[in-house]
Amino acid sequence: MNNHTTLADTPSSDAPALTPAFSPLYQQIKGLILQSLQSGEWKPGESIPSEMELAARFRVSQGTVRKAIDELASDNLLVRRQGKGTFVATHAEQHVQYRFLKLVPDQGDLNTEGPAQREIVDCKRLRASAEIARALALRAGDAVLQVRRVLSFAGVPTILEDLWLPGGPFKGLTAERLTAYHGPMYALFETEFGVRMVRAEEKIRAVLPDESQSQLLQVPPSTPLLSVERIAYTYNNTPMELRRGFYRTDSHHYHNALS
Amino acid sequence: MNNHTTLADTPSSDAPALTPAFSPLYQQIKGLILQSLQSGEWKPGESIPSEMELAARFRVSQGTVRKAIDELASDNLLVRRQGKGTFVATHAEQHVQYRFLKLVPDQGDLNTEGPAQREIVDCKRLRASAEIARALALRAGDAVLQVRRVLSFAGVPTILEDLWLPGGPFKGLTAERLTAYHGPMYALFETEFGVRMVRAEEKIRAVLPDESQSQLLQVPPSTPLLSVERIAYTYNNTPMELRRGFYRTDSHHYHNALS
DNA sequence: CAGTGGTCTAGACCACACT
DNA sequence: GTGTGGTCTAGACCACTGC
Repeated sequence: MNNHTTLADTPSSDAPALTPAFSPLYQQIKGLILQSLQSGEWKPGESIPSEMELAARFRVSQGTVRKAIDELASDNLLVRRQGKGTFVATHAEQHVQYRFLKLVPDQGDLNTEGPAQREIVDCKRLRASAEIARALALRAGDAVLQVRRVLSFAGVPTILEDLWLPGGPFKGLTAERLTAYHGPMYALFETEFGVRMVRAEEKIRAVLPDESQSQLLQVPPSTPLLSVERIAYTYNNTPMELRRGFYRTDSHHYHNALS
Repeated sequence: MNNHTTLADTPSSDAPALTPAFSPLYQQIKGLILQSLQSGEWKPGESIPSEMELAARFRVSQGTVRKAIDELASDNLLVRRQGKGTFVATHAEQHVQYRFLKLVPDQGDLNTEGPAQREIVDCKRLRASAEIARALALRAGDAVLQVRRVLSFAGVPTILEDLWLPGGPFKGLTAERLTAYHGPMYALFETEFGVRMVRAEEKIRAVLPDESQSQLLQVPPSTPLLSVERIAYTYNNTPMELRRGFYRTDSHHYHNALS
């Protein structure tokens, strides 16, 4: 039962022996739970087995399962609810919608403004440029989906987004389905394509809009915009979306907490 | 020993009874440790007593102290080092310098570029405007220190910052001391004024520079800049600094990880 | 009431750093 | 070796949810 050293622990060989490769039990359990999440054994929004059940299944103590779940919860992959169970995190029906959108109104919050109006400007298939391919870990020339949309708050067009998705996982995505779906786009990706965005990285710059951008956002071409380039990842650090957002910041700002 | 309900637990009264005010033991321990940090019993960079010692001092088990320290570590107030001890976090001699600066070069990292060159452009005392006072939780007219400085990377002026500090805690801060000190500004605040910045919030916008800004950053007035307004807090959520940064993003970007 | 996650304890042992 | 944090266990009890 104290078998801390499962696989991957080669005590001595002619390997460089740089990484001792010691991995605590709870990390291994974490990996096993992750596999189950990835394989779809438990779907977004559903509850996973209780700590006791998992402890029995993996032949470890409840405390070890607990620590594994703790980490997955702090990674926002699971959500604990006392008295009810532990649930697979989802972008849908999450009390905090728009988990990855950090643009907020200067006064009030997103709820004050009511829901955003969304308009799909464009949605087409094309072949990945070298740049897009690199970002999505594809080969240049692979099929990708390109979407352009505008988000408006209180009737004011505020966000213009271009996004690129790998053609394979998102086969069948059309402008119609995007338009028909009400709710966060990442929720649609979950339910319709089984793609769960788990984390993302953003690179932010200040830019001036080109002609089409200034038209769609209804601002003069001299209006500086926030350029937000995001790469969103599923499990295994697999990039699944490249998104270039252009935010008007005349009555909104990008909010970030540092600690 | 099982006295979970210390103070603040009024089981029944004519109070609204909205918050049951149940606070687990480890939270109370966390509060006690926080008090010791705040009072300066353990100074930045020093080690705090071992878990066993703290457990004895507070009359709880090691596991309870452990959980309290865990939270303080994940809040970046403490740093654990296996085999050595637990240390009070500091902005100085931290392997990651510039903990709150999220501007990074498009290629490489801050180490590639070497250290930033710093120039204090201005440093003067004045009376707080209503706006500054509100941000720093002061009264309008209270004494504040205003500093303007420029950071250059590889000889290129990249960051222009205006910052405002409450006059009381920072009595004695001068341009000379700022210039003489080598290391992060927040490290100087720690060692010279006993002010430890613990967290911060930033509001980011895209703006065009005014004349003085474009001159100091050596860019044409039509160059969009990232405007980063930061309020930094010490313990108890006390704001201790308002900082308005203007970042050139032609060869750098603001990096943010979402999860 | 039973079932879930949440807290607390006590003890054993492991990995790491210093001496 | 000694002392530190890190892991793992087993068991008891508390708080919350829903039947």
